[in-house]
Amino acid sequence: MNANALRNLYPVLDQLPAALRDKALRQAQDVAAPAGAVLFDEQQPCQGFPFILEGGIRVVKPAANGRELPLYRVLPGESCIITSSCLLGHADYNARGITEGPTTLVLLPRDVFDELLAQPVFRDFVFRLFAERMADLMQLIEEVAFRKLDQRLAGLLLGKGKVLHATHQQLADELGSVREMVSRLLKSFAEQGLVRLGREQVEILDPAGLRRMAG
Amino acid sequence: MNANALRNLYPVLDQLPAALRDKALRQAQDVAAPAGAVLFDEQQPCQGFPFILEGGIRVVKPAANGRELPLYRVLPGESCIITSSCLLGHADYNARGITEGPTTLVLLPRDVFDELLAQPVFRDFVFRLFAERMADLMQLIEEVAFRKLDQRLAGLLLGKGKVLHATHQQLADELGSVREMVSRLLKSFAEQGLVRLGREQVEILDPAGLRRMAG
DNA sequence: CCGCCTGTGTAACCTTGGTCACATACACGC
DNA sequence: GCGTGTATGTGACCAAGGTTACACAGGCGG
Repeated sequence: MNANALRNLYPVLDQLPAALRDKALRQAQDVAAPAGAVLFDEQQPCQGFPFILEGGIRVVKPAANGRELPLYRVLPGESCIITSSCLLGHADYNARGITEGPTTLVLLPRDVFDELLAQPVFRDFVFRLFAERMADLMQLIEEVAFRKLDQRLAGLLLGKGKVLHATHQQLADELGSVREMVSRLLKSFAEQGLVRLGREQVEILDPAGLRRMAG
Repeated sequence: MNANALRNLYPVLDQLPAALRDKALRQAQDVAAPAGAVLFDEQQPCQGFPFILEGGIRVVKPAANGRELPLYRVLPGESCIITSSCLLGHADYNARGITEGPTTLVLLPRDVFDELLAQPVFRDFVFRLFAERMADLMQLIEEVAFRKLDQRLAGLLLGKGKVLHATHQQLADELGSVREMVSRLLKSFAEQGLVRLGREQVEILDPAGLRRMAG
């Protein structure tokens, strides 16, 4: 059942010594959560390492005023850098993790995670994803610190296909901004001929122009 | 000479198998740089893993307009998370590293670094510091995304002793802001009785008040 | 004493982005 | 067709912070 899906999504598990892998899977815990569930939050201790089977986790940094800045997403087959960091450093979470749809995952307790880390192949798996996410975070820092909203929005629109189905509110959430700003900017994009707007839809007319605007 | 200082600052080296450690040290490269030297920069490939002996590295994210946002510092005995990340992920640098004073370091080539990583004790050393820095970066994201400048300045002034010797320009650089803003805010702090100002000097009068302002 | 450099004070102005308060507009069930 | 909710358009206003352009003060070498 789950074990097959798990090993398909995380082939690294098959490269572990069978005894160790089986032990780990025996101690792991199946978790199912509906959309929008808060899996972890700031100041909480870290329970274990998640292998995502279905759905995904949106990791955000909550602001005092209730807004949230998206940090990254964890999809099936990936790993959560903040969880890794907390497990490695024995520290509490410093962000919030929310399921993005009905989500199932296998939670590896921390001591088993530590044990698996002794295996070079598992270590490499964790670190590779760690390094990738780190690059994402650097990118994010650059964005929030230096980029203007129009540049960030242009970047967001790119690389999602020619037509994009989302409400302005959803786009604003991705940027940690508000609906009105996105509406305004999209309108100006449309006036520049970069996009064509429709209800819950943005059609990319001039990818090159958007890329130029994104900088 | 260097070897002794190195092993004092990085006791983890003494916990490695002697043969491996000696091999690593043989292949490592001594580097001395004056203050303000750019040790690495965005888009550059990562040469190796630095052990800092003296001085330090200020790691910053450069903006298009020439300003720089400080990410963190690397002092003797510590490690550079971005370098680790780049080495682990075989990616290029995405930040800039600048010496903060006359700096000497020992640079471990990447293949030797990979080899050392196989040792649990070295791995733990890297990861522990990795996790710490990660928390710093999360803190930084929170600051630049959500905190107002007065809160950030108040936070910066705290925990540096009762009197602080720095120019407004230096404080502004720490915040990734500009001198005028710092002057303005410090003036308002002084009017509120939180600090007393002098040339190249800020005296903390009301730490509790500053802490409250920092939020 | 003079000139000069560095650090600081300060006012006017601008851009960005967020807030508020609406007005439409469109879909969908009835 | 008719309400009703959701999505969008829009303008006025505001706060934060950056930019420009100075004035001024103090120290220091000549």
